Amino acid sequence: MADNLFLPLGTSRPPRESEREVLERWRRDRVFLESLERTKGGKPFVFYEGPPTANGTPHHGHVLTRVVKDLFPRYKTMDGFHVERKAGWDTHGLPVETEVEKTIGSKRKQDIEAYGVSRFIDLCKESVWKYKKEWEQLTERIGFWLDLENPYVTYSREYVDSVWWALKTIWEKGHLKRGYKSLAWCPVCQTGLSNAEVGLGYQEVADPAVTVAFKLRDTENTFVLAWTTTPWTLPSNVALAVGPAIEYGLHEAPDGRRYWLATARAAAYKKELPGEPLEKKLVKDLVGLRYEPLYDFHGKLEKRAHVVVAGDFVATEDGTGVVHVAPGFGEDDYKAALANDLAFVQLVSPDGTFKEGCGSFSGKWIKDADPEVLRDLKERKLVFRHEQYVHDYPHCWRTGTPLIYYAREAWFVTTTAVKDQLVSLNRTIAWAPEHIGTGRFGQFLEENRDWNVSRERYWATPLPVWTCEKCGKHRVVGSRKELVLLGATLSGKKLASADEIEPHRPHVDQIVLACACSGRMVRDPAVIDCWFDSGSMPFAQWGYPHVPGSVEKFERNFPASFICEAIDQTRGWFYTLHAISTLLFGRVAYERCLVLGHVLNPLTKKKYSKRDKNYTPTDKLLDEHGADAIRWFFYSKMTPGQPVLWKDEGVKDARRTFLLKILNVYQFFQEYASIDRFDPRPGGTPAVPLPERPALDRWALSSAETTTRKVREALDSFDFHAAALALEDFVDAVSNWYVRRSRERAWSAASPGNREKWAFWLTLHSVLERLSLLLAPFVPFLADDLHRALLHGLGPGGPGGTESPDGRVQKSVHLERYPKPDEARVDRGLEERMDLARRVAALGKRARTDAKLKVRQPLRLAAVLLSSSEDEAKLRDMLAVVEEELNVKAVEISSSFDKYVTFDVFPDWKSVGKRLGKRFRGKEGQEVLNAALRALGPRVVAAQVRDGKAISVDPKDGQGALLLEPAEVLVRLSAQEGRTAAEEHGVVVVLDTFLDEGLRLEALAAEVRTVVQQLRKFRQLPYDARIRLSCFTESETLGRAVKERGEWLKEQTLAVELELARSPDAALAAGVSSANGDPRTEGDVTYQNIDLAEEGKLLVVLREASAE
RNA sequence: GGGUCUAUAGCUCAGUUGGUUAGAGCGCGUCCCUGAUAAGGACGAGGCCGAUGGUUCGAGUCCAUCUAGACCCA
Repeated sequence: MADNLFLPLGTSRPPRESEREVLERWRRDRVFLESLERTKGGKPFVFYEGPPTANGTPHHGHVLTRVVKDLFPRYKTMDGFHVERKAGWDTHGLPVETEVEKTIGSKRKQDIEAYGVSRFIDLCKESVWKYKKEWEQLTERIGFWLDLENPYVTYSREYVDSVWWALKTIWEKGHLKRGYKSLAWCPVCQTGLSNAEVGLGYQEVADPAVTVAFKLRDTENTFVLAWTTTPWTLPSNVALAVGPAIEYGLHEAPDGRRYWLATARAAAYKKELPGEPLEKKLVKDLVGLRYEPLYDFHGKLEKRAHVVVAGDFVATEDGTGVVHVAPGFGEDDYKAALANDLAFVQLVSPDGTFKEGCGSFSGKWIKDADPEVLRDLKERKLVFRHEQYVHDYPHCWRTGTPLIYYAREAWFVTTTAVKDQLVSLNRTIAWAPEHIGTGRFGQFLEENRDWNVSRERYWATPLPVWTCEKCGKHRVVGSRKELVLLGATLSGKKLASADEIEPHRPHVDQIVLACACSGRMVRDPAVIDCWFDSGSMPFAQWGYPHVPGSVEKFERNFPASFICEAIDQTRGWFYTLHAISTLLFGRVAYERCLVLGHVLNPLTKKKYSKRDKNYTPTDKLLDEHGADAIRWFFYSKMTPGQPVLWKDEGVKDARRTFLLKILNVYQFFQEYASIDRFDPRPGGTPAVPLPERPALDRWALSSAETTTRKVREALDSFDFHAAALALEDFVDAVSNWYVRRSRERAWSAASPGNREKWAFWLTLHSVLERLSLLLAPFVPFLADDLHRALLHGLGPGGPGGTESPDGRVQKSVHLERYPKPDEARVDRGLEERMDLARRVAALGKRARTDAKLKVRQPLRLAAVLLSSSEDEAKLRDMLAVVEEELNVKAVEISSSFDKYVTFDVFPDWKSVGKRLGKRFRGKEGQEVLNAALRALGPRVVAAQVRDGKAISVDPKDGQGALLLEPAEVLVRLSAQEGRTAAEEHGVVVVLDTFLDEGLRLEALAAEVRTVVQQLRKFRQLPYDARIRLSCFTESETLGRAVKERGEWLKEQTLAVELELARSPDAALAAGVSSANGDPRTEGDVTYQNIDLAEEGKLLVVLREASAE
């Protein structure tokens, strides 16, 4: 028989060490690859990895997403699915540029141009790999199995080709359009700023606030008042907007001029317009009125202009309730122009100066032009009021320049055209939590706007649009190869192969195509929104459709069965995947989306983010806690979609209360089962068939099956939290009930006939094996260790491995099959009975505490009173368990100890309410029936309920008596005042506290046993070492206890000899005379002289039996 | 300003289709156990279930409004 059938697993080793060993095993045995190999024939379960950018270090939040992303692929793999997990890197975009700009000291686009776009691009390309190692390390150490060897990289040529193909396809479907986009624009940098950047630069400034009078055309002497803080936009005005639900009044000024403004704003202009309005009008009467333009620099306009329109963005918080509309600048303005088919006028250049042809304003910086515009309008008596307006206004965070809102030409994907399809496809996606799909995401789709996919930047996928300088025709190119086929030239030289093309700026900017009109086609300098890249990954990760084999790969891996990211991706990746997939394929990109909340910093209660660099590096976190503890912390503490506070304490708890508990149970098994040379193999130690095992074992096995079912059900509905809670319950039951209740068996004699002992080891072994399998996707390191420790020592022919594909033990738990519940082993009734027994035991202990009777003192009787006969039947089978747990000689189910118990009876409103609720309204009404029932005498009613008789009650409310069915009455028992009974939810436990001499002696003997055990431990004896004992006491009672319980004591302490000596010296027999208090060892003798339970002193002397 | 979510014990969170006495873990206190022992167990204190109004015989649970927080968007 092998010595090490079961490998020891230390509980005190830092987890990073044991986890490193597991990682090494995985690497050595290529376990991940093998798990993929072995499931090749299985049904695919498609997972998409949302690509991170590796230009910043990962933080707590990335740990969370990686941990949850890993769980389901592992589970599905063990369930026989084939789960490819291709890593990906998001490499493009402004954040990358911004990081590089910091290193080269660039503050604006001109700086980049001066530095050299080509060099800049090279730096970007490098920068995205800056923290690749950190990300890969995190991925590996947290146990996230991901194919890092073959990742997709969004800047790769193949990837760009795919993105180009996508955009070209969208163009061919007519969904790529040119239009204007109003941006927060820095005239110095000549670039648009993201919202985040805008948020960085608010400053308080004083701007002119001017109320301008616009003269109506067809009415004498009548004006419309509009308010603006940007006078420089006035020359570009094309309309005035009024609000649809706003009332307007016509006021006459003292000078006889008449002005329209919102009645809600009239009070603000009391000074100039003191009187009541001459007339009031609603919007529909104003819309369509024409007015005279302030300026005519724009020349003749093709479209409508200088007309009153309606716009729902008009408010009456300030100004006049009329908004000056300049579509060349503001977002609302541009929308109003689109909606009303207005002309587009933009008399300012991107550098913030007036264009040529604007009279004296030409070439002027807009802010310098403000006073001149005002002076000019004032001279023409068109300024109604001029004030200073102090407000927070966004400034460029790099240059400090005030930002302007400025409409730029841009490319749009017209997602609004497929809105209905976006919405209806979304309804087929299974969201967790559900409300994201209908709420945050669904709402976003409902309010869908066209997607501006162009960016006037450098480091991103170049926009594959070439435009003819002569005829203005656009051509969208679908790949590098297509450029070659189209006869593209670079510096006048014809391109011969796609390999010559580096699909990034500035290289592609040099590529020229010939137009059919004989003109020269040059590339639109814009690049593509990097979100379009990541949203293209379902096909672009394979280089679809250009790379050979990519079509098959894509078709096999589309759509995703499952994706998972944090909630901020709702309008990011979740949206772009959905939009692109809908546009290209008319299908969803993912069937199920698990949305995680953010990890919040416990101090600030704000989410960790890359920008806030104050977080602990993830490798430090992993060193400190270990991956399993962090994983379990998230699974057990996080609800999907909800934020979770990171707590170091919480992670430590996860380790202590869950992982260490499991290891402790295993350690217990390992130590004692090894002593017994337990061997579960055929021909090993005696096997006990399941039906012959004690109820406790059958209960443990049944619970294992029930837990398996719960965990599977939870995982199948992607509810990792519920799965984790079920596992916590199970581990608690195994550790704090099953093992504890079985300890006596564990150290009973290991004789072949001791079937209870062998049944225990067999059961515990298989329960632990099952646990290792259930835990594998959750805490892959501990599960792997546990599985290995339990089974690998048994050799390939060993038992276990029941879940294995080939019936043999696998080299890693992750190559096993995920267990399916074996309903044949489930004994629902037994589980219910055990639940009840546990509750009764807890109550009995409470009664003991109240009576100050420690558990070591055996008692004669515990009586249990239950309020239902079903419960009585249940408990009847569990009396032995309760007896042992409570250390009582007998447990009696009784219904006749009235002196301990009082009854109370209630109508069961859950059933009665539906029938009689209307008759007994409100709390008072219910109380009427409660009182009437109680008045019959709780004891009588309880007896009737017990006998199944209906109860006649007269509530005396004038509506006569009524009958309550027994099922409609609840009987509640409570313990009467007293120290020996305890009650909870209708269960009462009463203890007989009378102690006869036998019971007292037993308790004393138990004390002696404890002393001996402590001595054994003090001497650090092996668990199975035999000893010889010698005792001396002057107490007659103690002496009797030792004598009468001698055999029991010897058995309990593994003593081959127990002598009650006549004198201390005789007991010691080594000449040691003074022995007091603490244990001591002298030579081969260990002894202690101790006060025992107020009975006097006892000297216990221990020698090793083998020492002779 | 709009949207989504959240609010239950000192802390972190459960709470099934509305039903009588709202639970767990941690922390705190008391005690037990002492061959899983640098573990383990029991008990206790601690709650107007964010506020107000409504629906209902009955609301932690459903509805409305409000307050506070998180996140997304403007």
